[in-house]
Amino acid sequence: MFPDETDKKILRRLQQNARLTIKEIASDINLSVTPVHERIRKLEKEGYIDRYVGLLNRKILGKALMAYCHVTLDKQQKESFEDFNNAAKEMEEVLECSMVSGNFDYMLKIVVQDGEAFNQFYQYKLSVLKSVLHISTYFVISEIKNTTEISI
Amino acid sequence: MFPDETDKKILRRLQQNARLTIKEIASDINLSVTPVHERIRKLEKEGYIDRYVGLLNRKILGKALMAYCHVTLDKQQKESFEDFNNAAKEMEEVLECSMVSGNFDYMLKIVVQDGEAFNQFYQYKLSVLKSVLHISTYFVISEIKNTTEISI
DNA sequence: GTTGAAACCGGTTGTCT
DNA sequence: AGACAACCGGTTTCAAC
Repeated sequence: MFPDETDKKILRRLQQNARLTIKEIASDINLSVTPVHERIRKLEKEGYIDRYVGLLNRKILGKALMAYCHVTLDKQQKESFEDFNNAAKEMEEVLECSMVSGNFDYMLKIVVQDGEAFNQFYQYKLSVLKSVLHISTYFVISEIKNTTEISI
Repeated sequence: MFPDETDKKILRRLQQNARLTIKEIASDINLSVTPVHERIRKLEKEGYIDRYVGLLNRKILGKALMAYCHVTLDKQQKESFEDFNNAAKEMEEVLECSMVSGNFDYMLKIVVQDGEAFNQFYQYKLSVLKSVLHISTYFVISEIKNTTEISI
């Protein structure tokens, strides 16, 4: 089966730290560089590794406010969904947008500079979308955990 | 001011793709490798770049179910918060955990294999925490957008 | 901030087991 | 599939401008 346990060990390390050298990973898992190199290439090619990114410190870069928004659309129809999906993808303030089950339609994660910036986003970008009926906002007071690591 | 516009250009590229070579970034922004190298070192040292990670494709790795949970604690006291924070940090299923303002206390993002795995997590790990009074769950039906890029 | 050079090291490939 | 060795290219540091 692919990926096997060795592949998983490699994936676990790369999702913690994308700057590990093949050498380091190889010695970690008691292999030489060649098979580790081949496995990583294959894992990338097959799409197990999506991409490598740098994670920035949003707070010292002046993006101190994070919030979650629940969005309800005016009607549950294909056109409304498509409109909203396209709009969400385009908005730089929206880091995550998911359609969810329950008593509202979308869960959004928003990152902006401060309350004033949120207000601008809310009033002039989000609430003006014609497919949007209702929005509830939950401001993040304290970020306890934020990881991209999935357990494999 | 630090970071200046050149630093920001570098940060924008690195948060899109951590595997860009210094050469590529340098030619992108019309600089030679030396200053770009120095700037990246400084940005890392000063904490503007938190870390570099590989992002995995959770779906083909068998982690198909994502959900958001609203958690309300039994009482808004320091001890309950600390208990819950520590527990959340330890749970591999919890990718994000934030204390929020509003009519519940925490917003959690959960990633697991499937409904059965969620049930196990919910029944035996989350709901059993003694500080937890109430949980509402919203299953992700469709992931429209999920990025780690902040706009700078 | 630029250029150029040099040392070093990791990535990459081919060959052998 | 993994080990070994050789080559290539990027990183890192330095000097001089």
